[in-house]
Amino acid sequence: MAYDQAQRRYCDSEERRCPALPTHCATCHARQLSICGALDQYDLPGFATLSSHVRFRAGQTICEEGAPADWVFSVTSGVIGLHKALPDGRRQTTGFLFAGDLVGLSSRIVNACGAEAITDVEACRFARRRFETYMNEHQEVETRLLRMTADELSAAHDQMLLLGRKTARERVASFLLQLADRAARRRVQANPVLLPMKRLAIADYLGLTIETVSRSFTGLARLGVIEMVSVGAVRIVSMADLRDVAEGR
Amino acid sequence: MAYDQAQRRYCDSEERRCPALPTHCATCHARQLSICGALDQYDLPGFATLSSHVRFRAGQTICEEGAPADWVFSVTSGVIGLHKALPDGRRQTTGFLFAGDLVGLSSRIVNACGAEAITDVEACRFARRRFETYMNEHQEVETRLLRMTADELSAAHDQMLLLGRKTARERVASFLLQLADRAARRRVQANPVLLPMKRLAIADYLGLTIETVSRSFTGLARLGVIEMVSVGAVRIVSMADLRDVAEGR
DNA sequence: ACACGGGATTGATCTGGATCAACCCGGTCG
DNA sequence: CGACCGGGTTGATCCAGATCAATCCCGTGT
Repeated sequence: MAYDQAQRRYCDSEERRCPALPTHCATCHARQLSICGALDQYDLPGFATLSSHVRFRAGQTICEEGAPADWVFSVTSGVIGLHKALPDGRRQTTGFLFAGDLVGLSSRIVNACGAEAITDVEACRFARRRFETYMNEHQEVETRLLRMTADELSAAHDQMLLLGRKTARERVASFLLQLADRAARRRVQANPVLLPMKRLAIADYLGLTIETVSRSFTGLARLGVIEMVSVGAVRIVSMADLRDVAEGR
Repeated sequence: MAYDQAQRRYCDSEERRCPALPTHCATCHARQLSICGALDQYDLPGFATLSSHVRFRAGQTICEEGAPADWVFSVTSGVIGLHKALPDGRRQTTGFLFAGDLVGLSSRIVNACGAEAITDVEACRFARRRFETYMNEHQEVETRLLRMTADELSAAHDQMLLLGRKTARERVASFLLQLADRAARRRVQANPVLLPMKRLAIADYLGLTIETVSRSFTGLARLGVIEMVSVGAVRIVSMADLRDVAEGR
């Protein structure tokens, strides 16, 4: 049995030889965060060939609510906002997606939500059909997808509590904690918390208006639990106090 | 090869002989609605032995938010309410579950939501560990579970739009449509819509108070889009008009 | 340097739904 | 039968956050 120096393991057949990764996968730092993390070096290249690498500019529409759900996207950098709207234009952002997150978890035939690039975005795009076929053949991917979907559902339940019962100040406090938490889990700067989205996007996410979001920030700052470093960065002075505010204690 | 008259198919080995179903499965009218619908008559008995049949009285707690997520329940009759709460007692109902629905989709280690019997309830209870093991061995069940979870997530997104942006009247109208829709899909009476839950449970679900729910019902009735048959039954006069109200048109 | 413009903040007022309170209605028990 | 009790409805008032309006702040282009 031949030992493959590059792969640091024994290869017993031609089939186990590991094909080259597409460059965007080889250098992708979102890989461990995403669904690809379920694949080993042998399965990953096959999976990678299903996808193409795409970019969006901040503000660009990625897909429209109600349109045929032809694609699944895996975010590799930047931030995407998902949203639903009413005919008269009222709009609710249902979630922000970061590197490692998937666009299209809640969609089946048509997109449950519209998606928009909040910052410049890079992503992998999969044809949904082929994505689903691959899943049927690779249960470990389906298992991972189920876990991600269940986590999203759990987060959605938290958000319902926020939208249904929390005050404006509690909402903003909770939002900052969410962002800090995500940043920590993705091992990037968590304090000061970076706010990549504009006030309008935050307001749409929290079921508030920009004015109320703004007032809540200054309110929290006056309370002394945060400090506004800039419009796009907030220092959390006391995590515990902020948590208390978020939970209405 | 022997043709089995009872099963209407050829049986080529002892192994394919179909063991007897537990009585509660044999007579279960939720079977096609639920995860069991993914199993054929040969796999179902094996799955069924994982579960025990349980009952709850209206008002009983089924599981507590934050407690270890040891069980998964599949509702076979009655209505269950899921909810999350804040320390000061504010409460948000995240969903109502009917026959065929699963309790525990969003939970991993601890319960994401508490669950409470809204009416008398019958359900199948599975040890989560064994449930997950079974899933790993039966991909068709996992696929079905993924689909159910994705649908729940989609419904959760709708509910975020409702909680974040709709007026009280729109919320109640949307709620009635949800119930009518569910009833129709479960092939039970959809008009008049039956309301198995009290006003408080509706209020907790819609992010309102009982008083506002009550006023919204009377408001919709005065508009002429519904008629209150009784406290627990609402006749939808015009589906289209009610839909317009729900969407703010 | 200056004008411009898009976003954020702050202030003044308004309002939908919460809160507080009274009353109603139907079922149950003494 | 009447008292009681747990919902549900209706009415009066209040207030958190929306709305409308002014100002600020800062990056950009001339």
